[in-house]
Amino acid sequence: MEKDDKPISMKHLPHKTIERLSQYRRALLICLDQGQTHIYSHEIAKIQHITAVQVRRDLMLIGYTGTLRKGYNVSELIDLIGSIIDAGEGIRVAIVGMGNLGRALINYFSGKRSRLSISASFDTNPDKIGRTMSGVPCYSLEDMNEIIARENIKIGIMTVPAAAALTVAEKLVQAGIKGILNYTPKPVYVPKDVYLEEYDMITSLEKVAFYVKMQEVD
Amino acid sequence: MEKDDKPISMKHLPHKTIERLSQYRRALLICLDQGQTHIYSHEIAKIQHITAVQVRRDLMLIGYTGTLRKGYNVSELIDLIGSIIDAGEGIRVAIVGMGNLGRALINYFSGKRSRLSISASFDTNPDKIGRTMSGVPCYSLEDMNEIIARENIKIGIMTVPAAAALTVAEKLVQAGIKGILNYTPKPVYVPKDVYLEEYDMITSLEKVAFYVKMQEVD
DNA sequence: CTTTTTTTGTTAAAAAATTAACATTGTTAG
DNA sequence: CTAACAATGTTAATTTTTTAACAAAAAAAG
Repeated sequence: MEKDDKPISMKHLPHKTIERLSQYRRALLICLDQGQTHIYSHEIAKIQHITAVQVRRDLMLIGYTGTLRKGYNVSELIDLIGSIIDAGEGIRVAIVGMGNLGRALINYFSGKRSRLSISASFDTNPDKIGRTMSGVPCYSLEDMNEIIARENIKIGIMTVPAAAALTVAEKLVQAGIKGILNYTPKPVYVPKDVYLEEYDMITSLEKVAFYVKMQEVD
Repeated sequence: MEKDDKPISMKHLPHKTIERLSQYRRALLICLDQGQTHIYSHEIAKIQHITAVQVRRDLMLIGYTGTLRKGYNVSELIDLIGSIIDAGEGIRVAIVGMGNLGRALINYFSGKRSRLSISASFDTNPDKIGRTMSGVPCYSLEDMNEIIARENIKIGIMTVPAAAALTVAEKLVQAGIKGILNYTPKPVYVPKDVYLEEYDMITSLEKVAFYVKMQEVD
């Protein structure tokens, strides 16, 4: 009758696999748009600059099984990945800091079909408060507790100046946020029931610079 | 006489160590500004959300040795990290795509003392070409080859729309760039003598969402 | 002066992530 | 019909990364 989809324990999926699943899905959505119905592991691999084995292994972990010699069914796989990494009714996100980076993120997301919706933004600049950017309303930091509760927002993206990082993180936690993505160059502290991800653009650039230098002295 | 600094083989430093060194330095620079002369491994660790052992191990790998019970000399360590991850006379960087993200990056960097300098930006929008943003001149994509050669630019940061990613990457490679940092959600291809680093904000956000969801079903 | 504490530096163990090896099986070619 | 091929799925090995364990030594306490 129904396919016996063995109950995958999402809890034990490697962190790196989670990241890749998100990326696979993005690539697959493009394929789907182009009318491609099936895809081979080595095709996915090439797009992501990884090996085909790794793709197959990741898919094995989520219990997806393709058809021999035809590859994976694009739309099925998209759905399965969604069932794993998406939350049931979607998750609402807020951006704190409507500077260039904040606006860049909103534009990135607007128009993307996704279970993640950016429902609010916050800033201290009175010129921005009360206005709407790409459909996202901007509120005062003062109103954070209220808005986050009202809109049932679970994740906060921090794109404020480094100097404000610590206090903003604290406010987000206080407001009841469950995950923070910190784009500030300043590491912040959160209680351990809040998931924290930090990304620092300068580090990435310095890393590229290092390997460029290495290549030269080779 | 001179300290016998054993020749560290930078080539074999773990990738993750390189990233952390960059972050240590940033934290250390702040300490230095605040007049702090020494720092313990566990202090660095706390800032970076890692363990003290890992800090000590990283420093061991670069051959730095602190003073027992006093910790590490902040400015010495900053210099040593610099001697490892910085290139001698600095490296010049270009940003392609002067949208919100491109401007965010320029602002991030302007005013930072660093051996990395953003020397040029490129865009297709005629309103932006010929102007200067935070001291960085904006050129037409057409002039890329010429400018990159003239300014001796080695690294390109891609902040263009996804649709332009592939062609921009190709142009950068053609122009002789040695490293690319791709902020586009679209993976690109480069020859293997060009170092490529890709970062995708949507993936990061989806990852946070996943772990937030997991925490709830716990 | 001796003991305890605290911190570094390093080796060893464990854990996480990637890659290799290979069995399996439709599909195609002869 | 049979052999060769090309793809998946999975176990095993390898590599990378993190963490633990502990010796050594300066400083502080008694």
